[in-house]
Amino acid sequence: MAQHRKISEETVYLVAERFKIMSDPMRLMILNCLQEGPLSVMEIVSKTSASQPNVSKHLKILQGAGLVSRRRSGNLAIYQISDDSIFTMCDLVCNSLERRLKTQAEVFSVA
Amino acid sequence: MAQHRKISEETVYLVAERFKIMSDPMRLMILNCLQEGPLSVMEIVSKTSASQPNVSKHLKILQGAGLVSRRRSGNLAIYQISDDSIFTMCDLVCNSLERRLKTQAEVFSVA
DNA sequence: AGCTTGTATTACCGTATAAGCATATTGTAA
DNA sequence: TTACAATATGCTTATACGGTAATACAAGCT
Repeated sequence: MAQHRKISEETVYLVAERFKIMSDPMRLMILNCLQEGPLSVMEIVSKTSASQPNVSKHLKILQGAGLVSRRRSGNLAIYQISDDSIFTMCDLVCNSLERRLKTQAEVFSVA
Repeated sequence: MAQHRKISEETVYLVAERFKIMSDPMRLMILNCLQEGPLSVMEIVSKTSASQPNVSKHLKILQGAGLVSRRRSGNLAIYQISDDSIFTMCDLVCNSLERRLKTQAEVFSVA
Protein backbone atom coordinates (compact mmCIF):
# COMPACT_ATOMS: atom_id res chain seq x y z
CA MET A 1 0.00 0.00 0.00
CA ALA A 2 0.95 3.62 -0.20
CA GLN A 3 3.49 4.74 2.32
CA HIS A 4 2.43 8.37 2.14
CA ARG A 5 5.82 9.56 3.24
CA LYS A 6 6.77 13.16 3.00
CA ILE A 7 9.16 13.61 0.14
CA SER A 8 12.25 15.77 0.36
CA GLU A 9 12.59 18.95 -1.62
CA GLU A 10 15.28 17.50 -3.87
CA THR A 11 13.14 14.49 -4.64
CA VAL A 12 10.26 16.70 -5.63
CA TYR A 13 12.07 17.77 -8.75
CA LEU A 14 12.80 14.22 -9.79
CA VAL A 15 9.21 13.19 -9.24
CA ALA A 16 7.95 16.22 -11.15
CA GLU A 17 10.24 15.31 -14.00
CA ARG A 18 8.82 11.81 -14.13
CA PHE A 19 5.30 13.15 -14.22
CA LYS A 20 6.28 15.50 -16.99
CA ILE A 21 7.53 12.60 -19.04
CA MET A 22 4.14 10.97 -18.58
CA SER A 23 2.21 14.12 -19.39
CA ASP A 24 2.41 13.95 -23.16
CA PRO A 25 -0.44 12.22 -25.03
CA MET A 26 1.84 10.96 -27.76
CA ARG A 27 4.15 9.32 -25.26
CA LEU A 28 1.22 7.73 -23.47
CA MET A 29 0.00 6.33 -26.77
CA ILE A 30 3.42 4.88 -27.45
CA LEU A 31 3.55 3.30 -24.01
CA ASN A 32 0.06 1.99 -24.59
CA CYS A 33 1.23 0.28 -27.79
CA LEU A 34 4.24 -1.20 -26.04
CA GLN A 35 2.10 -2.63 -23.29
CA GLU A 36 1.30 -5.60 -25.51
CA GLY A 37 4.95 -6.30 -26.20
CA PRO A 38 8.15 -5.01 -27.80
CA LEU A 39 7.82 -3.13 -31.06
CA SER A 40 10.06 -1.56 -33.66
CA VAL A 41 9.86 2.13 -34.40
CA MET A 42 7.97 1.67 -37.64
CA GLU A 43 5.47 -0.62 -35.97
CA ILE A 44 4.75 2.11 -33.44
CA VAL A 45 4.54 4.66 -36.22
CA SER A 46 1.91 2.63 -38.04
CA LYS A 47 -0.07 2.08 -34.85
CA THR A 48 -0.08 5.72 -33.85
CA SER A 49 -0.24 7.58 -37.16
CA ALA A 50 2.55 9.85 -35.98
CA SER A 51 5.62 10.74 -37.99
CA GLN A 52 8.70 8.58 -37.63
CA PRO A 53 10.98 11.36 -36.34
CA ASN A 54 8.37 12.27 -33.80
CA VAL A 55 8.10 8.72 -32.52
CA SER A 56 11.88 8.38 -32.39
CA LYS A 57 12.17 11.52 -30.37
CA HIS A 58 9.58 10.46 -27.86
CA LEU A 59 11.15 7.03 -27.55
CA LYS A 60 14.46 8.64 -26.76
CA ILE A 61 12.84 10.69 -24.02
CA LEU A 62 11.13 7.61 -22.60
CA GLN A 63 14.37 5.70 -22.71
CA GLY A 64 16.21 8.53 -21.02
CA ALA A 65 13.70 8.32 -18.18
CA GLY A 66 14.20 4.58 -17.91
CA LEU A 67 10.63 3.78 -18.83
CA VAL A 68 11.58 1.99 -22.02
CA SER A 69 14.58 0.01 -23.11
CA ARG A 70 16.09 -0.35 -26.54
CA ARG A 71 17.81 -3.14 -28.38
CA ARG A 72 18.85 -3.49 -31.96
CA SER A 73 17.73 -6.35 -34.11
CA GLY A 74 19.51 -6.00 -37.40
CA ASN A 75 18.13 -2.96 -39.04
CA LEU A 76 15.42 -2.47 -36.46
CA ALA A 77 15.37 -0.75 -33.11
CA ILE A 78 13.14 -2.70 -30.77
CA TYR A 79 11.71 -0.86 -27.81
CA GLN A 80 9.99 -2.35 -24.81
CA ILE A 81 8.60 -1.30 -21.47
CA SER A 82 11.17 -1.43 -18.71
CA ASP A 83 9.06 -0.08 -15.87
CA ASP A 84 5.59 -1.48 -15.39
CA SER A 85 4.69 1.00 -12.69
CA ILE A 86 3.66 3.43 -15.41
CA PHE A 87 0.56 1.37 -16.09
CA THR A 88 -0.31 1.22 -12.43
CA MET A 89 -0.08 4.99 -12.40
CA CYS A 90 -2.30 5.27 -15.46
CA ASP A 91 -4.84 3.03 -13.77
CA LEU A 92 -4.79 5.20 -10.69
CA VAL A 93 -5.43 8.27 -12.79
CA CYS A 94 -8.22 6.56 -14.70
CA ASN A 95 -9.93 5.50 -11.51
CA SER A 96 -9.54 8.96 -10.08
CA LEU A 97 -11.07 10.50 -13.19
CA GLU A 98 -13.95 8.04 -13.07
CA ARG A 99 -14.68 8.88 -9.46
CA ARG A 100 -14.59 12.54 -10.32
CA LEU A 101 -16.96 12.21 -13.24
CA LYS A 102 -19.29 10.14 -11.13
CA THR A 103 -19.54 12.75 -8.39
CA GLN A 104 -20.01 15.45 -10.98
CA ALA A 105 -22.82 13.44 -12.51
CA GLU A 106 -24.45 13.19 -9.10
CA VAL A 107 -24.28 16.93 -8.72
CA PHE A 108 -26.11 17.35 -11.99
CA SER A 109 -28.79 14.78 -11.21
CA VAL A 110 -29.52 16.42 -7.87
CA ALA A 111 -29.69 19.88 -9.40
CA MET B 1 -3.55 -4.44 -8.29
CA ALA B 2 -3.08 -2.83 -11.63
CA GLN B 3 -5.61 -3.78 -14.23
CA HIS B 4 -3.31 -2.95 -17.13
CA ARG B 5 -6.21 -2.23 -19.39
CA LYS B 6 -5.67 -0.56 -22.69
CA ILE B 7 -6.88 3.00 -22.51
CA SER B 8 -8.88 4.62 -25.29
CA GLU B 9 -7.48 7.45 -27.35
CA GLU B 10 -9.86 9.98 -25.82
CA THR B 11 -8.86 8.94 -22.33
CA VAL B 12 -5.21 9.40 -23.17
CA TYR B 13 -5.62 13.13 -23.28
CA LEU B 14 -7.33 13.25 -19.91
CA VAL B 15 -4.65 11.10 -18.32
CA ALA B 16 -1.92 13.21 -19.89
CA GLU B 17 -3.57 16.30 -18.49
CA ARG B 18 -3.60 14.81 -15.01
CA PHE B 19 0.07 13.96 -15.26
CA LYS B 20 0.78 17.47 -16.42
CA ILE B 21 -0.91 18.84 -13.35
CA MET B 22 1.38 16.67 -11.27
CA SER B 23 4.50 17.60 -13.22
CA ASP B 24 5.20 20.93 -11.56
CA PRO B 25 7.54 20.98 -8.54
CA MET B 26 5.72 23.85 -6.90
CA ARG B 27 2.43 22.01 -7.07
CA LEU B 28 3.99 18.88 -5.66
CA MET B 29 5.37 20.90 -2.77
CA ILE B 30 1.95 22.36 -2.09
CA LEU B 31 0.38 18.91 -2.13
CA ASN B 32 3.15 17.73 0.12
CA CYS B 33 2.28 20.45 2.62
CA LEU B 34 -1.41 19.61 2.46
CA GLN B 35 -0.73 15.96 3.13
CA GLU B 36 -0.58 16.69 6.85
CA GLY B 37 -3.90 18.48 6.83
CA PRO B 38 -5.87 21.47 5.52
CA LEU B 39 -4.04 24.77 5.26
CA SER B 40 -4.80 28.36 4.39
CA VAL B 41 -3.07 30.05 1.48
CA MET B 42 -0.74 32.06 3.67
CA GLU B 43 0.23 28.98 5.64
CA ILE B 44 1.24 27.30 2.40
CA VAL B 45 3.08 30.44 1.35
CA SER B 46 5.12 30.44 4.54
CA LYS B 47 5.87 26.73 4.23
CA THR B 48 6.99 26.93 0.62
CA SER B 49 8.61 30.35 0.43
CA ALA B 50 6.74 31.03 -2.78
CA SER B 51 4.83 34.19 -3.55
CA GLN B 52 1.17 34.39 -2.61
CA PRO B 53 -0.12 34.92 -6.16
CA ASN B 54 1.94 31.99 -7.27
CA VAL B 55 0.50 29.71 -4.61
CA SER B 56 -3.02 30.90 -5.35
CA LYS B 57 -2.57 30.18 -9.02
CA HIS B 58 -1.31 26.68 -8.41
CA LEU B 59 -4.09 26.00 -5.94
CA LYS B 60 -6.63 27.00 -8.53
CA ILE B 61 -5.11 24.59 -11.01
CA LEU B 62 -5.10 21.80 -8.44
CA GLN B 63 -8.68 22.54 -7.56
CA GLY B 64 -9.68 22.59 -11.20
CA ALA B 65 -8.26 19.10 -11.51
CA GLY B 66 -10.18 17.94 -8.47
CA LEU B 67 -7.05 17.17 -6.48
CA VAL B 68 -7.76 19.77 -3.86
CA SER B 69 -10.93 21.28 -2.43
CA ARG B 70 -11.52 24.74 -1.08
CA ARG B 71 -13.66 26.18 1.67
CA ARG B 72 -13.82 29.60 3.19
CA SER B 73 -13.33 30.19 6.86
CA GLY B 74 -13.92 33.87 7.43
CA ASN B 75 -11.12 35.69 5.77
CA LEU B 76 -9.19 32.55 4.98
CA ALA B 77 -9.35 30.11 2.12
CA ILE B 78 -8.71 26.65 3.43
CA TYR B 79 -7.49 24.05 0.98
CA GLN B 80 -7.28 20.34 1.53
CA ILE B 81 -6.48 17.21 -0.41
CA SER B 82 -9.52 15.70 -2.08
CA ASP B 83 -7.85 12.84 -3.90
CA ASP B 84 -5.40 10.68 -1.99
CA SER B 85 -4.34 8.73 -5.06
CA ILE B 86 -1.83 11.45 -5.81
CA PHE B 87 0.34 10.28 -2.94
CA THR B 88 0.13 6.71 -4.09
CA MET B 89 1.35 7.90 -7.47
CA CYS B 90 4.20 9.82 -5.91
CA ASP B 91 5.21 6.73 -3.98
CA LEU B 92 5.19 4.69 -7.17
CA VAL B 93 7.45 7.21 -8.83
CA CYS B 94 9.78 7.32 -5.85
CA ASN B 95 10.09 3.56 -5.79
CA SER B 96 10.68 3.51 -9.51
CA LEU B 97 13.41 6.12 -9.20
CA GLU B 98 15.01 4.19 -6.36
CA ARG B 99 15.09 1.00 -8.39
CA ARG B 100 16.59 2.89 -11.28
CA LEU B 101 19.32 4.48 -9.20
CA LYS B 102 20.09 1.12 -7.67
CA THR B 103 20.59 -0.59 -11.01
CA GLN B 104 22.67 2.31 -12.21
CA ALA B 105 24.83 1.99 -9.11
CA GLU B 106 25.32 -1.68 -9.88
CA VAL B 107 26.47 -0.83 -13.37
CA PHE B 108 29.08 1.48 -11.95
CA SER B 109 30.31 -0.98 -9.34
CA VAL B 110 30.72 -3.69 -11.97
CA ALA B 111 32.59 -1.36 -14.30
C1' DA C 1 -18.33 54.30 5.48
C1' DG C 2 -13.03 53.42 5.66
C1' DC C 3 -9.20 50.35 6.96
C1' DT C 4 -6.81 46.06 7.08
C1' DT C 5 -5.85 41.37 6.11
C1' DG C 6 -6.23 37.53 3.07
C1' DT C 7 -7.00 35.88 -1.47
C1' DA C 8 -7.67 36.03 -6.51
C1' DT C 9 -6.87 37.84 -11.09
C1' DT C 10 -4.72 40.15 -14.83
C1' DA C 11 -0.99 41.31 -17.98
C1' DC C 12 3.47 40.68 -19.20
C1' DC C 13 7.95 38.27 -19.95
C1' DG C 14 11.05 34.53 -20.46
C1' DT C 15 11.56 29.84 -21.14
C1' DA C 16 10.58 25.28 -22.54
C1' DT C 17 8.72 21.91 -25.53
C1' DA C 18 6.29 19.42 -29.27
C1' DA C 19 5.53 18.92 -34.24
C1' DG C 20 7.27 19.20 -38.95
C1' DC C 21 10.67 19.05 -42.32
C1' DA C 22 15.08 18.09 -44.00
C1' DT C 23 19.09 15.67 -43.25
C1' DA C 24 22.34 12.55 -41.07
C1' DT C 25 23.38 8.09 -39.26
C1' DT C 26 23.20 3.12 -38.87
C1' DG C 27 22.82 -1.44 -40.66
C1' DT C 28 22.06 -4.79 -44.43
C1' DA C 29 22.45 -6.67 -48.77
C1' DA C 30 23.93 -6.82 -53.57
C1' DT D 1 31.78 0.06 -52.83
C1' DT D 2 26.77 1.62 -53.86
C1' DA D 3 22.02 1.39 -52.83
C1' DC D 4 18.41 1.00 -49.79
C1' DA D 5 15.66 0.65 -45.52
C1' DA D 6 15.24 1.87 -40.66
C1' DT D 7 16.24 5.02 -37.29
C1' DA D 8 18.11 9.26 -35.28
C1' DT D 9 19.22 14.17 -35.13
C1' DG D 10 19.14 19.45 -36.10
C1' DC D 11 16.68 23.17 -36.98
C1' DT D 12 12.69 26.18 -37.08
C1' DT D 13 8.18 27.62 -35.64
C1' DA D 14 4.19 27.84 -32.80
C1' DT D 15 2.33 27.18 -28.57
C1' DA D 16 1.98 26.64 -23.71
C1' DC D 17 3.47 27.32 -19.19
C1' DG D 18 5.45 29.33 -14.80
C1' DG D 19 6.91 33.42 -12.23
C1' DT D 20 6.43 38.27 -11.12
C1' DA D 21 4.31 42.60 -10.25
C1' DA D 22 0.42 45.33 -9.96
C1' DT D 23 -4.17 45.33 -9.16
C1' DA D 24 -8.76 43.76 -7.93
C1' DC D 25 -11.84 41.31 -4.93
C1' DA D 26 -13.62 39.47 -0.42
C1' DA D 27 -14.39 39.50 4.44
C1' DG D 28 -13.92 41.10 8.92
C1' DC D 29 -13.16 45.13 12.14
C1' DT D 30 -13.58 49.99 14.00
